[in-house]
Amino acid sequence: MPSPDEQCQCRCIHQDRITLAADKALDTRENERMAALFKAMGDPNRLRILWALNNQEMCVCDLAQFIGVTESAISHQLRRLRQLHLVASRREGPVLYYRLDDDHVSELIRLALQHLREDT
Amino acid sequence: MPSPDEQCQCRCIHQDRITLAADKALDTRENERMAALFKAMGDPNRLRILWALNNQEMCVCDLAQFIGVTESAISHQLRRLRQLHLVASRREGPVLYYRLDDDHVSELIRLALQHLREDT
DNA sequence: TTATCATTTGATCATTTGTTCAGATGATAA
DNA sequence: TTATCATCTGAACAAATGATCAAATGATAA
Repeated sequence: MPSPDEQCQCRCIHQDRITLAADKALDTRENERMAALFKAMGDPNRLRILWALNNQEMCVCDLAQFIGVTESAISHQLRRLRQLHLVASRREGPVLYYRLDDDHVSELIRLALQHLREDT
Repeated sequence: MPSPDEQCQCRCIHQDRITLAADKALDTRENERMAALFKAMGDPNRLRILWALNNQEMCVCDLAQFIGVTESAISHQLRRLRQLHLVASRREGPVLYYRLDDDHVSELIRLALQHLREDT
């Protein structure tokens, strides 16, 4: 029996639920990778890029003109999206054509749109 | 025929693609709401919360203990998730029990996990 | 080689973000 | 009423973010 000094100071109510949550939790690494994925899609300009690439391949110049920011900004964003396997590129001479990397991206966008349009 | 001074200064290559992208683009409002949705899921701690609530209802105290931050921090995060209809709450006396608001959330997480585990 | 175009890189900076703290609010029971 | 617990709110601040600029890289053609 723990003395009063050693007792947990927290006010938490349901120790069993906390334990269950901890048991079923994603491991830190996977949790952070998933957060990075969602965060990458959570910027208005990056989302515009992904939405546009869902229809057609586009190069950095095109995207810069479309979004209304510098080509440098687009390049920075594309690097991030590439590292997360959200987009892939194909070179044709000096031009890099970007496209979505796989179907998950458009699926995620489709689901999110459903969520937005259904409630409220 | 425009004089050299009046010509477009941009280096963009495919005006047709830029036009198509602009035509099919989401309107600003919807684009920003979707970005806000993904951004909300793009923080490691908020994602832990959502993942935990996918299994069971939990109150603010529980989540604070589980995540390892103050109850205030959890409350701030839950407010944001509530505003986006990602979580909903149920009062039982002084305690608020939080749960996922609808199935889209767990679907989004499931898809993201698939993406992470498939490539690389 | 040189010149040009498309893209990338690194530095910089204003803005945004997530947390904590202190105090307020709201419900319950004595 | 008063006391207590669970939650919320707003201010403050360090850390992360997204954009721009300037310069570097890489491919192509003269």
